[in-house]
Amino acid sequence: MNDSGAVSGPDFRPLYAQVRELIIGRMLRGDWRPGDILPSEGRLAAEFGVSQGTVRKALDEMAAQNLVVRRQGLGTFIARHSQQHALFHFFHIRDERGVKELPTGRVLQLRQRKAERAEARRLDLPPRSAVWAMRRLRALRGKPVILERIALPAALFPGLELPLGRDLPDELYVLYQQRFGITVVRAEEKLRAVAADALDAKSLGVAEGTPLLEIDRLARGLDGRPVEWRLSRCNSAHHHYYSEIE
Amino acid sequence: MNDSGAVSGPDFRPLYAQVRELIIGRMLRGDWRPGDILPSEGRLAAEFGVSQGTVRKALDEMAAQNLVVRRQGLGTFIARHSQQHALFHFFHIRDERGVKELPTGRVLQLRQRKAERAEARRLDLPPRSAVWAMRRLRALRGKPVILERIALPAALFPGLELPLGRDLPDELYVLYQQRFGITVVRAEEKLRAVAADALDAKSLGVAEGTPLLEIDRLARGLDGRPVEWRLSRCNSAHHHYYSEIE
DNA sequence: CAGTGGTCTAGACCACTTA
DNA sequence: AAGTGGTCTAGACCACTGA
Repeated sequence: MNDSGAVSGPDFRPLYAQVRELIIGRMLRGDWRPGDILPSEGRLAAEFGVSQGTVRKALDEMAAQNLVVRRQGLGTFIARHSQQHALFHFFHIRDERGVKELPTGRVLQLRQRKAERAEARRLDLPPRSAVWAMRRLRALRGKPVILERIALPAALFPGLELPLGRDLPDELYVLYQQRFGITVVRAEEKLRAVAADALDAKSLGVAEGTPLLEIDRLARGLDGRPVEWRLSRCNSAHHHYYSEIE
Repeated sequence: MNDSGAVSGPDFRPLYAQVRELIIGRMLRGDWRPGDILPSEGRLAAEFGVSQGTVRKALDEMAAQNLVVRRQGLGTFIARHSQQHALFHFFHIRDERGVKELPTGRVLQLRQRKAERAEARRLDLPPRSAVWAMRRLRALRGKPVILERIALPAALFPGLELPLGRDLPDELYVLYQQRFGITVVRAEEKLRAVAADALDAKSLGVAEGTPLLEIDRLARGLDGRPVEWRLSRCNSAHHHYYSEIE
């Protein structure tokens, strides 16, 4: 592997891409867990039999994807979803002035049942697999703004329990990671405008028919497999969804 | 500049960041225009008095931001908004199956007038500066789906003319670049759900009060200054806004 | 102080493109 | 064949961190 020509061998992927996969493989196996410090670049290079520059390129890429965090003078760490980070990254609702507020979440319902057809399809599960179905109401400045319907593959979240009916400054993704070892690394969202139905209206305190912003999010784990399907309906009267294009 | 210690001098920015700025400066001055090929890494390195690796790091960053396009065996080029690229990058509306369709645009109105207060504020212009005000209707598969209100600083678009009333597969950003040398490099979007007003309803062929997806976009040029403010109202009955979070 | 990542350099071979 | 970016290596000095 020291000879750069070896890259043209049976495996055509660049060395740094292979290094990256080796590291992710260890994360998936649980050898390295969120918050752990990695061996230094030099040690990793020696272990994998490549140069330090190659390890560096792999780690730089992973840092750009928020998989690891690098700190000069300290080391490289497996990224951990903090309240702050998860919020910054996955919560895109802001108020009129563009300020992000800390949302609270109140779980209204949580039960295990067989997946509906749409749920099985979106989560890439066999028909009628077991799923957790959750309903949650999120508030900003104490006012209910978002009603969420969440579906989770039950197999990934054994024994899931959550306190019902209390407003908590919870980020579910922190919980997924800490209690079940599942790290959400990316998500796809589809946004629509819809009219509030009776349940939306009651939960959010608006009139039936009020335009709401619907966010359909599929979240994926380290291995790219679906981890959560979340359908949110937001009262966008005093908030909006913020997105940057670069 | 050859001595790496020089970086600790009066200018604390890394060399590759300085190289990046030198290159962007030349793009802003018009020395290098969209589509132009840059000198090779080696030549740039010699010219700037740094190593090839440092130029490479600067160019790699710029490629990641779509400012340049690198092609192995060919060279590095100043990025050009093609119809395809602008669409892929800045048009986020998709149909129910997640497929992106080619939209057409019909300019309903285009005139120059004094900026309204909100326009001046968003575009960072002095009050009552001259702006172009445009109204445009965009269709997908021949059906009107998006009504846009667009404001442009008149100073940046002298003599702007557009054919009125015809459906054209136009990307305005391609036009901005080709006719006015203005390259849109990033944009900030705020999304809300709103009820269709009388004009929306008539233009989009929906009932008044129908929930519409409103997209408030501020586009910025190479130098980071606002270039366009666009307020779009979309019928999201058969389409959605797609966004990826990584 | 020793160890870490951050930056910079120099030089090698490779794959790809055009001519 | 010549020139380009893509990958990989080796080694240097820097700034930052914690003990």
